[in-house]
Amino acid sequence: MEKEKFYITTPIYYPSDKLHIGHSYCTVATDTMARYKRLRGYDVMFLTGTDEHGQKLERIANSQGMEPKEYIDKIVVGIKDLWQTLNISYDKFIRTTDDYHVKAVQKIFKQLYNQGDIYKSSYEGWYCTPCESFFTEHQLVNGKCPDCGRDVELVKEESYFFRLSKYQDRILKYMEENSEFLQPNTRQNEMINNFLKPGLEDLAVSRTSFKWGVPVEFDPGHVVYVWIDALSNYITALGYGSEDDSLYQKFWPADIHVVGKEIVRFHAIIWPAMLMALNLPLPKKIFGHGWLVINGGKMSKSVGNVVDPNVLVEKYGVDAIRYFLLREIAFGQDGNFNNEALIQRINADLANDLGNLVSRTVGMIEKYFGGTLPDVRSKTDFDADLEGMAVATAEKVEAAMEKMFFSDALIEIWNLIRRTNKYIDETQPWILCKDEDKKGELANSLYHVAESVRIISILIQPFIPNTPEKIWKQYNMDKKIVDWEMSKEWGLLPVEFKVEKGETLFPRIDMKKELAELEAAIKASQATAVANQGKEEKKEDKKKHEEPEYPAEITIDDFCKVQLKVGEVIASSVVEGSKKLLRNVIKLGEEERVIFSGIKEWYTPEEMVGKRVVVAYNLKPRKMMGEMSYGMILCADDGNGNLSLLTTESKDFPSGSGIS
RNA sequence: CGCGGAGUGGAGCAGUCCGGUAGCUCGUCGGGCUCAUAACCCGAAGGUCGUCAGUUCAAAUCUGGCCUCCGCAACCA
Repeated sequence: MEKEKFYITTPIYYPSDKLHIGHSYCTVATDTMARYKRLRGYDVMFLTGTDEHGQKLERIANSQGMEPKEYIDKIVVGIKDLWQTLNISYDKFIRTTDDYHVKAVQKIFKQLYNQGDIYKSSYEGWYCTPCESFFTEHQLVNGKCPDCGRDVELVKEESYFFRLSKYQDRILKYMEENSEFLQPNTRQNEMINNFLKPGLEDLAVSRTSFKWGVPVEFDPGHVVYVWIDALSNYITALGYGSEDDSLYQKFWPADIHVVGKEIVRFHAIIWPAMLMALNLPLPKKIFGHGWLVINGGKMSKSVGNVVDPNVLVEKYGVDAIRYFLLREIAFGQDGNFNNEALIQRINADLANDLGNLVSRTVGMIEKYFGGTLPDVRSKTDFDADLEGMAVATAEKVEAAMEKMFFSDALIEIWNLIRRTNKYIDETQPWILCKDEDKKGELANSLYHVAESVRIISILIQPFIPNTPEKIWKQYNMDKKIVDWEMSKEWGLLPVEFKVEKGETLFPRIDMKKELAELEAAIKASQATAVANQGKEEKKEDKKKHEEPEYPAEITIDDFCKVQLKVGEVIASSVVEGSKKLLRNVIKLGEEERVIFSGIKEWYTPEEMVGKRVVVAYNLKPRKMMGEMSYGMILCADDGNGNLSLLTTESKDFPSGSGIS
């Protein structure tokens, strides 16, 4: 019997810069689905790639004195490396600069033109000459260029237009009749209410203002603008419009396009319209996922909170990162990304629950039976419950996966993991082992745990693909008993099997230590971001390979170069004309110094007096508000600009005391 | 009234479509256990489900008003 096919895609990413954790999130989720479907026996095609045209790339490359392709090639190498690091099992990687894609796009464009779905016209827009960019009235900020703030002028640009309006009724009807087409459902309402019902405008699909794109064959001044170029990747990657379109015949229509919520509109409206015009079937489902937000705010380069997945993987391992992304955030909604939650998940779920379960089980089998269970078994009262739950988990996982609820799927698996830990407590092997008559129960208990671990190891494969292998190795499990379907059957582990202690699956992480390191790293990258603002682009590429994310480690000697002392505030006053500063007189032993500090917002001068604060003693004096400041008062900084003084707890320590 | 998302025990979330005992993880407190990665297991405390009104025998869930927070220029999934 021929295998059923499954075609799933990520968006093609824009390689203007390194990809961050948000792209990784989307791709990991898609990968998990692809892996899951493969395990379920589907013939899977998993496509990802890069969208490599457009003015922006042209400009970035030029600013670095490179040809666009030359610049992009380097970025793409980094992207492919990242996918390898994250264990992304894509079957095909399309670049819109690939030959076959360019040809197919030209063909599509021409066909649409010939049949009248594309026509030539012109549009008016506001043009910013220095930026060489068009903006709509709406995009302008106070009537000025949103990029540079300069004046703009009204100009006409010749362009080809796609008759999007022609298809709006059909799309609307399609969406209303196929409530599963766009997920989650709220997005569907958004599309209908915001775009389809008010009416669609025809879409400009070519540009004359830049050259870096697919040329319109029959009109040399024009290049194909993003829509037709980028969206059609989903079919050109399969060979649509080429001599060999067998993959297209086999895999189209796509089963799922996974996209970010910001590009849902393109995929749910423009793409279907294009397909309708080409008389091709529509994708079965579009899933618009949410964003990763950092501590409640958007990830942003200027804030310096862009999270680099490479750093995280290096620190904690791929599976830990994959697990966190899939478990912590309900797919489809925005979710919070922060270091504390990440470490929390790693420790609680991976190290304590799963890792420890695997290791304690192996440990006991080795300790009590030298690594192999004897062929004597007697049942316990707790067996049936565990067995029942274990073989029922796969179905629950399957139900969640059908809805792309990765988080729910993992919850189900972890319920089984916890149940298994509980079973150990219930059967108490460490007591059974003391009684020779209970050997049968003991062996039975450990077999149950191991068998449950086998089932767990099968179910976690799509999510954290490296870990199952490690478990199988420790339990010497044959590949023949770890098929997906085998997770629904109890007792497949051979009566006598051998275990061998292996590496610790997920080492526990020291939260405090780790957070401190990460904070430091973030600070460093913020500093870099600020320092580089304006002219950072050139350096970016070199830096990538030098891993500048963490400050160099320092020795204790380096640390001692900073002399810290306890100082007592003996006087404090506001500084005329300054928003932030307080002028403090600090007593440091025999010495008194004037030190300015930007804490007016949080402390009054009255509050300051009498406090014993931490002073950076040997800091180079600096002029502030017309007077020299000799040192710095240390404060805690929550990252949102709030400050809190560091003070000594004990009043017995005299001012001038050293700090180490 | 630009668009959209969110407001549920200390934290993060689920539940809201299809009204009917408010659930999970972490944290806290108490207990158990000792095979294990200071782990695991059990128990407890803690919530007027943003707010006001309405529908209903019954509302976190449905309807309407209001309040607060977050996204919607650049990086950008």
